[in-house]
Amino acid sequence: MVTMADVARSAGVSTMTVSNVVNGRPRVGAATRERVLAAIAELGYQVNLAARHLRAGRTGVIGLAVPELERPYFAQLAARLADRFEAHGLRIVMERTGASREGELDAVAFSRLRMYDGLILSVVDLDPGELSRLNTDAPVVMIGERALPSRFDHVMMDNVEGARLATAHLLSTGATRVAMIGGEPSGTPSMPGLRATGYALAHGEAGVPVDPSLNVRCSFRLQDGYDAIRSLLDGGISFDAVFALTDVVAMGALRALADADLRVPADVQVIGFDDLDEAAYLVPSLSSVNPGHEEMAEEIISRMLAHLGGAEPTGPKELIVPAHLVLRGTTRSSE
Amino acid sequence: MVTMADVARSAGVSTMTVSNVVNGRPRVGAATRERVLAAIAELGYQVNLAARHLRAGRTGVIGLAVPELERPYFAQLAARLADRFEAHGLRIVMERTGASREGELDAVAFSRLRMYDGLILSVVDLDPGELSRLNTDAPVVMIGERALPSRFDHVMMDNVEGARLATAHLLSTGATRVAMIGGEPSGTPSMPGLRATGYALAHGEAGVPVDPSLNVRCSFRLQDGYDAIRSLLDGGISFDAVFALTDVVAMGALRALADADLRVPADVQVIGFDDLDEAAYLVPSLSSVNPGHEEMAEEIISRMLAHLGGAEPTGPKELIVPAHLVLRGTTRSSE
DNA sequence: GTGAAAGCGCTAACAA
DNA sequence: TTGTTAGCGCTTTCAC
Repeated sequence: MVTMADVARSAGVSTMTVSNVVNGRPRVGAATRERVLAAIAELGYQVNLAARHLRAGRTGVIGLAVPELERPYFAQLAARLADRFEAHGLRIVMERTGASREGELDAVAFSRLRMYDGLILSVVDLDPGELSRLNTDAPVVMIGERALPSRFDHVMMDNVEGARLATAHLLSTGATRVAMIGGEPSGTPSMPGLRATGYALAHGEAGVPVDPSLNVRCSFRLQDGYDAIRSLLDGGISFDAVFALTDVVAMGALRALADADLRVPADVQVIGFDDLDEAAYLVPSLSSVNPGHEEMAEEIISRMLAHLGGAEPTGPKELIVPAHLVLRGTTRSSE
Repeated sequence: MVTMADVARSAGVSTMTVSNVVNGRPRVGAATRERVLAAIAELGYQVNLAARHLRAGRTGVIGLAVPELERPYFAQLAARLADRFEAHGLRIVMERTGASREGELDAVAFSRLRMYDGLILSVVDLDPGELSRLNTDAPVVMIGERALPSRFDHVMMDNVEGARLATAHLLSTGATRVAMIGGEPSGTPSMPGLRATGYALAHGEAGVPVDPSLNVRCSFRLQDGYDAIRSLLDGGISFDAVFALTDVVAMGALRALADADLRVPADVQVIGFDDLDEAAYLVPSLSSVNPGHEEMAEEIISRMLAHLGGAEPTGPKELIVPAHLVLRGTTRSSE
């Protein structure tokens, strides 16, 4: 391993001068700089970030901890964040929590231990009590769906309103029995609970009673969406619209509907949540709730940058970004 | 920040004893261990990984550097790897290279600088010369499509054969004009070049001449696939099948075909490459080339573990995992 | 079974 | 403009 000391020896200067050159600090003579750079190139020297971190406490790396690496929503969020952070000289790295308490705690612990200047944490399973007990001084911006009182900044999507908009659209276009895929009992303090609340709200406004048998609880993979529709069909539960809690689940549902020779949107309307890139390209294209992708990214970045700059971010600690409906081919039009 | 010294002081022992407790080393008295653990809990101490790394050179973290975070192929690969590495007590973190030379070089540099015990690098743009000049002693396993002589282990998919199988199937089921989306001139040393080679090979075997106007060069996002089909249609170039270089591009193509009222597979067959999870759920479901996901993951893991264990992996440095066809609804059947 | 000393590679603060 | 000193928090080595 080539160290600064090796470079310094080879160039006939002190390690401090090498450090100054490497970090682009001003007060280095042009000739000295040349010699140092030559030595660096010759020896193939590379900074040891672990040492730099230990000493200087900075790494230029922001962690993004998400429930699962393969969920398109997070992959697409990561891409948006990466672009923006790069403009500020920061790299973003992604790791998974497994949507578990331990994984999420680990992520926060690691943000101090590890090489992150800051952490963006998608919280699914951690509860407020444990959060506040975490004594980390690292900048943390939480994202995700659930209101979670804590001392950390939190950028949220508007799950209730998004779900309400989606369900209301279905009910206003002739649907009377809207199946929900992936919901939990309304009121549960989690993403599925919040979206179920919006679903119930829309029913209340439309004067349509909520039928609990129309909710199929499940996880959020493609197969889960498929299985959910199958179980409704097999159970003889009739429905004329589907509110899928995520676009991925909606994709699974669309496949199951096709297999059952049900036409979308003529027989069954479908609407998802997340507005993934893929939604617009499905056949028929998937109506969905856009949770405010761009605004969320901007808010996350600006809060994180403020923390890194040593300032408290301006604006509320908890921010709910507005959601809006994107109507496409899987739903019928309003009039 | 709470350090080992703080814990040691509080427990009335030396830092060394704290270190021994934290790392589960054997020779610590039971009573001492209890006192130390109590102090750790009380103070909320957490190991500083930067310091540990600097001193011990291990982090328990494997880096996965991919061209773009939002490409489903890599997200799904990451998920497969994460599961397996976890069983060995290793975390995986994902970062992007931007598919650029600099980004890829950076990733390798960082693997030593940074907190990775090993790096899995998806190489797109880096050339062999630069690779061999990299003097890193960190374990690197390269993945990706392109044969790239170097001293690093390299697990590849069989691009040529996969593309040949896909194209051959189209030609054997009545297609005579197979459009290619995303190809480069056959022979170019890159993934698109290799897949184009397989495409040409199949044409040769079937005695069908390759028409260069059927290849639309493009990038690999959904919109690119859409635009490619549109440009063929607008250019009046007839085709009765599409070989899309990736499933994502195929999805874009399917949408464009639907917009043009072309039926799949009756008017136009479509086959993709990657066999993403989504492929089976599209309507119609997408035929694709499975590049050997499971076997690739196994090979990557076993090579990396061997490196970490200080051994040279057994087996060839360059391994090409066999690909196979997965026929679904966007292609016609053979007979 | 426990502790003292040394040092991993780097940089902040100051001295020359 | 350049160099010296000290030390970040931990673990290796070796003495007790």
